Amino acid sequence: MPSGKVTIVDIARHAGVSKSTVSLVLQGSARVKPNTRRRVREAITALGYVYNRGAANLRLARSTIVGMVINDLSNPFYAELAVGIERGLQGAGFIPLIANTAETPARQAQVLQSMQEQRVVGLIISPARGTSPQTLSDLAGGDLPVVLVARPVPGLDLTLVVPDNRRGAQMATEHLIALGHRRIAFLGGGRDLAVQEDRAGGYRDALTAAGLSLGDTLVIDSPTNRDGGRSALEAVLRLADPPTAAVCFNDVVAFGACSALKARGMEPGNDFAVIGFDDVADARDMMPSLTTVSVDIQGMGERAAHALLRMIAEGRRRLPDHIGAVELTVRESCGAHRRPAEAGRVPA
Amino acid sequence: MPSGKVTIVDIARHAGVSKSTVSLVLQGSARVKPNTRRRVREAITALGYVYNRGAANLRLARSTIVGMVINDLSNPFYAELAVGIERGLQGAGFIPLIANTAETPARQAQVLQSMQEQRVVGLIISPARGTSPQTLSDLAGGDLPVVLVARPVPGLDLTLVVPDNRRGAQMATEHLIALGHRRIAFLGGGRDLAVQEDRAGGYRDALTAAGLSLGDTLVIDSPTNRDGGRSALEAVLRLADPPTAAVCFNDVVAFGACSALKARGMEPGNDFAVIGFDDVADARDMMPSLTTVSVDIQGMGERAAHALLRMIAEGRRRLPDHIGAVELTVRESCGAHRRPAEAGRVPA
DNA sequence: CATACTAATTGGAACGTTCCGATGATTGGT
DNA sequence: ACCAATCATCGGAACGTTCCAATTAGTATG
Repeated sequence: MPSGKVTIVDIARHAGVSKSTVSLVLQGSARVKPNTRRRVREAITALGYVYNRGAANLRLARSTIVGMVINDLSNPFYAELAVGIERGLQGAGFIPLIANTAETPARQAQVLQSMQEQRVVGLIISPARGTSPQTLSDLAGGDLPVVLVARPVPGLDLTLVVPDNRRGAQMATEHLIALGHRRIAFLGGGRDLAVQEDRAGGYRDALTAAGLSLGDTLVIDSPTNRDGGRSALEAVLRLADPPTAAVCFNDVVAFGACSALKARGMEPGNDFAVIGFDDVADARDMMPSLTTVSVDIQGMGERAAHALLRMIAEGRRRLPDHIGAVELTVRESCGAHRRPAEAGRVPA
Repeated sequence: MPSGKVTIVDIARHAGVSKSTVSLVLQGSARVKPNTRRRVREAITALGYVYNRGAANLRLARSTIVGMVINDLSNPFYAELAVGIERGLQGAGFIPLIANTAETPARQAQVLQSMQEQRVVGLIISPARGTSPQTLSDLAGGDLPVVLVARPVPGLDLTLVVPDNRRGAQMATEHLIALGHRRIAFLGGGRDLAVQEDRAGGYRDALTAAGLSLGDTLVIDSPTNRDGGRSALEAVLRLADPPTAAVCFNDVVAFGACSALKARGMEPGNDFAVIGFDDVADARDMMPSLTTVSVDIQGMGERAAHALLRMIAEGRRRLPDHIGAVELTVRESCGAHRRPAEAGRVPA
C-alpha cells in the first residue's frame, strides 16, 4: 500500500477502466455496472487512494467548507455555541473550519482573508469586539452567505441570529427591582460591543419604567471575562453610594463579580445580588448558583447553521433575523431563594 | 468591484502583464520591477481579486492547512488546549482547521477522512475515548506528521505531548494521605482511556506505598464530564464503607463531584476532600476553590504545535515524547486550608 | 557599436478532479 | 439478422495556480 500520491488515474489503470469511470464510481453514479464498480472499489482500497477534494473543488468552482469565526473559544458560551453550530452543520456534507479570533479585529481580518482564500462556501461569524462594518460587508464582494451569530454589528445588513438581549436584561433588572433593590448596576461590556447597547438598553428601560433611572453612573464597562467582572464589581463598590445589586453583561462577568464579592467576604445573593446572562453550563453549578437569563446556546448555534445552509441551498444572501426567546432562570445569586419573605427590605 | 470569479489572468490583462508576472508578485518575488509590481498590486485591489489557495495547493501538491482534532470542545480544558495550539501555530503560515469529535470514534473517523481529503499537512489529535490504534496509524499511509496531545493511545507509536499524569495523580493522592485520609477514591474515566491508566496508576502507587491499597474497589468509572463526576461521587457514597476523599480524573469531574456533595448538604473540603486534575481557569474560582494538579494547558498546546511544525519542517515522522511537568496547587476543596491543625483527624 | 551578460517577463505544461459529447457494447423488437 | 434504442464507458478540455524554459529588454564591457 503505497502512500500519498495515488490519483484517480492510478486507480483507473489498476482497475482497467478510464478515469472518468472512476470518477463516476466516486460520485456513486448508478450508471456504472456493479461489476466494474466492485473492481474500482477494490483498486481504491488496494492502492490506499484518498480523494483530493481540493482538486475537485477547483473544477467545481466551489468548496465544501464553511467557516466559523469565533471571537473567544475559551469562553464557555462561545465554545457551546461552536458545538451547536457544528451540530447544525452535521450531515449537510459541509465541513466546518473553526477559527478563534481572540477578540482581536486584526486577527479576525487575517482569519477572514484565509477563509476566503480557501473558498469557503459560507461564513458564520461571531464578530470580535470593535469589528468595523466594512470588514464584513466587503466579504467576497458582498456575495457570500454570511450569518452573524450572538453579536450584531451596527450598520451592517447581515442575517442575524441573536438572543433577545434587550428583553433579557430588562427581565433581569425587573426581577431585582421586584426584590426591592433600588440601586442596580450594569457590569461589563462597552460601547464597542453592540450587544451591550441592547442589554444595557433593557436595563435602562426597566429602571426608567420603575422611576429608578440614575443615568449611567452605575454602568461600568469592562472586558467580558472573569477579570473584567472582578474589576467592574470592585469599581462599583468604591462609589460613594454603591449599588446593592448588579445585572452583568454575561455569565462569565457575573462569575468574576461573585468571585470579587467572596474575596471581600461578601456572599452573592445575600450581601449583594448578581444576575448573569447566557446560562452557560457552569451557571447552575456555581456556589451560590447563578441567577441568569437563559439562552438556548446550542440551539442558537444550530439555528445559525441552518440559516446558513438555507442561504447556500437557496442562493439567498439575506434571511430574516432570528431573535431567540430568553427566560429568567432564578437561582441563588439574586437572593430570591435565600429570603423570599424579606425581599422588600434587602437594600437600605 | 466585481465579485467571485476574478482570477490571476484577469489581473494580468488589467495590468498589461502575463499571468506569470502576477504570480511572481503574489509570491513577493524580488525579480519583478517595482513599477510593474505596483501596477499589478493596483489591478488586484481594483478588481477585488482573492487568491485561490486551493488551486495553488493543487499545483504545489501540498496544502497550508493543519488539522486539529479535538475530542470535546465544550470541556474548558480542551478549549484552552485548542487556543494554545492555535497560538503555537500562529505566524508559521499554516491555518488551523479545528474539528470537534464529541468523544465519538465514528465522528472522529469522518473528521479524519475529511481532513485527509483536504490534504492537511499535519495533524494534532486529542483522540476520542475508545479510539483504536489502527484508525490513527493508517493516516496517509503512516506518512503524515501527527502529534498526539493530552491523551496517548496504547499500541500507537506517535509523537506524544502529555502532562505527567502518573506523577500528578500520585502527588494528589499523597497529599490526601498526608492530610490523614485512609479511604480515598478515584473518580472518573474508564479503561478505554489511556490517561486513566496513568492517573489511576499514580493513585495506586501512592496508596500502595502508604500501605493503604484497597484493590480497585474505590475506583469508579464514569464519563469525564460534570454529570459523570456527580454520579461517580454518589456511587461511592452508597458503598458500605465510603471513602472520605477522592482524586478525580479531571477538574470537570471534580466540579461534578463537588456539586453532588453540595446537593447532599456536604461541603467539599470540610465533609469530604476533593482534588481535581488539569487546573482549568474555573478551578481557582469555584467555591470552595478546587485543589488540583496544575498543568500548563496552553503551554502544552503550544508545545504540541511546535512539535508538529518541526516535524513538518524537518520532514520527520517522530519526535521524542514530551511529558509536561505538573504541580499540586493546594486550594480549599481538599480541606488543607480549612483546618490545617486538625488535618490528622479528618477521617474517622 | 557589437557582444556578453544580467534582469525582467512570458508561454505553456502540470497538478487531480468533473463533465460534456462521443463511442462502443448490449438489448429488444420485428 | 438488422435497426434503433439504451446502457456503459471513455477521451479530453477545463478549473486557477506554479514554475521551468524560453524570450526579450536592458546594461555593462571591450
